Amino acid sequence: MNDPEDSDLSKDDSTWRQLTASDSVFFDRDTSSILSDFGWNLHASSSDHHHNLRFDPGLTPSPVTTTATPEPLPASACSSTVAASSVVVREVSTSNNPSATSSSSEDPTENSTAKTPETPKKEKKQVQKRIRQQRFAFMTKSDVDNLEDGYRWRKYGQKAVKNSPFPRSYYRCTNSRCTVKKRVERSSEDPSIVITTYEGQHCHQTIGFPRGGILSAHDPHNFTSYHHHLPPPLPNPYYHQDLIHQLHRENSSSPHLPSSTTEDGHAAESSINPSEKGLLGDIVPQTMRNP
DNA sequence: CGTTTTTGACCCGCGC
DNA sequence: GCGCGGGTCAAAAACG
Repeated sequence: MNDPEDSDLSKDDSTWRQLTASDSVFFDRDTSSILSDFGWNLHASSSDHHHNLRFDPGLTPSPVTTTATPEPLPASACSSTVAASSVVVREVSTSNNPSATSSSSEDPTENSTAKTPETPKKEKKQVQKRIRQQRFAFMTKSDVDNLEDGYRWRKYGQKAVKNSPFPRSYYRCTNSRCTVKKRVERSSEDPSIVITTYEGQHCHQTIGFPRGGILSAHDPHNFTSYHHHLPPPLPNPYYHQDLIHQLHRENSSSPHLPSSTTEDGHAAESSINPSEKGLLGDIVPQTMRNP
């Protein structure tokens, strides 16, 4: 009920599943792979943002994972601010198009779907149905609708959502080769919560710093963490995997998450050997650092 | 001037 | 078959 997504996802109740802590057993594997798969670089502009991760399982009995992940984006955020509990759900395959092979198939689809006055309906029919790619949603408590995630997005639509006073915005990755889309909407239940849904996988790396420094540059903490967690030369997946693992370790080892971390994001760090979990610790997975 | 946002119209899937 | 709601397109406006 209090779940803002319910309004939107409720209709997909069968596809969206709220994860529970009991499922955390999946965490190590799935969450990491989820993020890996997406190469997510999610990032909230504030360290005290709470993320509630979810996935649109669609067709898969998605593994459920519970984790603390205030900031999916910068590994730092995760390693240093493990406080908010989040839930992750993952959608594995495309839904209505069994033959859908990969993200690449979406482009043509969309193009063909585009209205072409000359295109006979027949042709349109031939076009495969809308392909739904992997979806990954998370809730963030934030004033800012558009959370910085390291990628550049172009807004291509906005729609009023039923049962919600807030409109839903549709974004597409500005990389012409990238078919990733995302939807952003505010929770009707709690306007302070932003629900972001990603669809598809990035076929490129992050752009590094967003132009204009959307990332609250006024906040030294954020700035630093963002800076050093964005893995410019690294494929996001790895870095996320690492951060997820870290999270899991912390999460599982201590039932009650370091409540002291959410606010300043320092506490967690203090518990980590700086020499071990320094910059590299946040960005590069241990395994990668050991040749 | 190139890029992004806005916004109304259109398309499509789904439930009734 | 029809209506509803979600998702996308594309022209125009706004922005840097």
